[in-house]
Amino acid sequence: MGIQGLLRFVKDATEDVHVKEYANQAVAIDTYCWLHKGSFACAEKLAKKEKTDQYVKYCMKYLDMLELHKVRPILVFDGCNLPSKELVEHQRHKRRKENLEKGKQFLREGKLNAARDCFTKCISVTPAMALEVIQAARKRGIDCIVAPYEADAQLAFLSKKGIVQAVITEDSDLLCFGCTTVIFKMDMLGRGQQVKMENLGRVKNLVGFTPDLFRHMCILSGCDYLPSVKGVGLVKACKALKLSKSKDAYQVARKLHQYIKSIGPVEASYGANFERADKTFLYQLVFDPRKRELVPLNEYASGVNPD
DNA sequence: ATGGACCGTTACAT
DNA sequence: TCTCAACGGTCCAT
Ligand SMILES: [Mn+2]
Repeated sequence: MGIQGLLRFVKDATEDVHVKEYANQAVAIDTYCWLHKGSFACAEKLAKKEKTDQYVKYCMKYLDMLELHKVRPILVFDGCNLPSKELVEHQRHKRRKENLEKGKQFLREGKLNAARDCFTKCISVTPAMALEVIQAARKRGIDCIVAPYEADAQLAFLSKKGIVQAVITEDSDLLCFGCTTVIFKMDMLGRGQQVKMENLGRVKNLVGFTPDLFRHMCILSGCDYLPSVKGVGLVKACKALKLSKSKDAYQVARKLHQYIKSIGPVEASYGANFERADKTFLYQLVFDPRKRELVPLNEYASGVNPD
């Protein structure tokens, strides 16, 4: 789900970019985005479980383009899923299953277009598909990293440590994770839209916001790890934090109604859940390719128990 | 008028 | 065995 409306919210900090600006530098790829887009080209074959390498070719086309511009990519993949979005996952699983059955029925009735329409709605990218892309990429000498958990955190680690100069994705969460530079909507020609953390102040409402404050705003507005309090989105979350003036964010969350007129007192568990969500953004485990070991995305603050 | 919730559509590429 | 998220529209509450 990402952060609802975040890209629109940071529009004034967004600029057109061409990936050739990263010539002779490294960028990290949220490869799932390519895999997912590439899967539409062969949705029918995937639904029928026919063998196809069209999604691999689609990813290779992107790699060709980056190579042409002398950009060095590091492909990042998801590992284990965090058990935090079960409800949404269940709904998606159901939707895919229904569309697969409907598609097969249309096929039996000879309604080819209707069938194809259903098949595009039951696309599921499997670890096996990711593995094929990994093997094809490694064959051409391109580095791949399978994150221990979410690719998001892994991409942010590479960005924050300066191992890459930009992250290429479609997911606004990457800003919340603290990436220094993110490129969204990059097409096959290498054109995309760039958001730099250091430019967030170009958004009127975000003048003076630190990455920590920005992350807290995102969490209050609703994120994958914690739904928002009913009636609270980015704008109200932003105003609340401005009003609270650098007070401890965890206390602000617990007493959110003091900062947002239109809501009542939050549920008793909200404060602790906010804290847990924040720590998931801060301390999720990632792979450090230099030390070759698992480390938290950020070093634990002194005196903080990350549980 | 504004912000937020919710819904359906888009993607690929012939 | 089984990973999406952004966008644009409408409707509703404030
Ligand atoms: Mn995400």
